[in-house]
Amino acid sequence: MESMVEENGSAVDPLSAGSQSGDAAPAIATSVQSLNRTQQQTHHLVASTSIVQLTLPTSGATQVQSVIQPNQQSVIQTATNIQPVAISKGNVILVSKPNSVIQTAQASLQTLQVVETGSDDSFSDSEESPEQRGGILTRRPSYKKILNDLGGGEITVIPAGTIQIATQGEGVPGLHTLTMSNAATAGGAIVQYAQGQDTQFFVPVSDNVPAYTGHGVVVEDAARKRELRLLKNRQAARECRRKKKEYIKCLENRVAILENRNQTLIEELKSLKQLCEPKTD
DNA sequence: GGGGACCACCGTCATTTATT
DNA sequence: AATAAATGACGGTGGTCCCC
Repeated sequence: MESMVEENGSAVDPLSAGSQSGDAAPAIATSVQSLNRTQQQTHHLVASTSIVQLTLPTSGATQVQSVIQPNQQSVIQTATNIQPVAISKGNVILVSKPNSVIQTAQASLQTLQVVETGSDDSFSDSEESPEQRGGILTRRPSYKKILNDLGGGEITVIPAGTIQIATQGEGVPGLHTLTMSNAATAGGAIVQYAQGQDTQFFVPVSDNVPAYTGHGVVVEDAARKRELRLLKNRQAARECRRKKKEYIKCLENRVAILENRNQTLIEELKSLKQLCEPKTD
């Protein structure tokens, strides 16, 4: 089981999501590598990122705690950093992770409440079995939709020519800082982005400012539009990959928790069987 | 050191989905 | 319906590891 939650692990998905076309497309919870390489479709794998409430079996509290031990990084880690996790006696998990697919409405703070019940409705979320969907294969909702469903998917659009500075206090992990310079850059501005690897990118001028240069205006305009489209798509692809990786980690996390819970139940069943066995001596 | 296998990441295109 | 955004698919590149 540990291999399942290892960073970049190549665990087989026990959730066994079906593929859309019925061919040999692998399930989604394989490694990111296989995600990049295979023809897999994530259709029909309805997002389960609405896990904001973890329900533990009564006897499994200590076991499940082990699932979120800091040394099992991938269980609680995201693509960018290890999330600080505080577990109090009151079974509240606080996860600081901005821009998270599994983020809640409270900006950068996730609160996962662990409720001790014996219910088998644990981890109930938007995921339905194919039977529940009447066997109809549906495309998995977009990550944006997942975010919106969680109430944390607010996307800020910065109008052209303005600079937005986000201040959330000093030292807030994951705080994004944008610095824009318009000076002497033909047709656009350089934007510095303070988080992640892509620290700098080029932003062309707005579309409603035509690049009149005399000859070939139409051609240039078309080329410029194409450049803008490519730029936007490049950034969208980056963001999409980031979200996807986070989504995969979320699923892996869920698998780990379910595996652990399964083990707990097995142990519990064993002990109950022993209790029920007639004594032989 | 050279070469192959594997992995991670990227950019682009095509298509799907969401928004206006 | 038109447009924008999101995402799957594909091919390319660079890094690392291992074998010869």
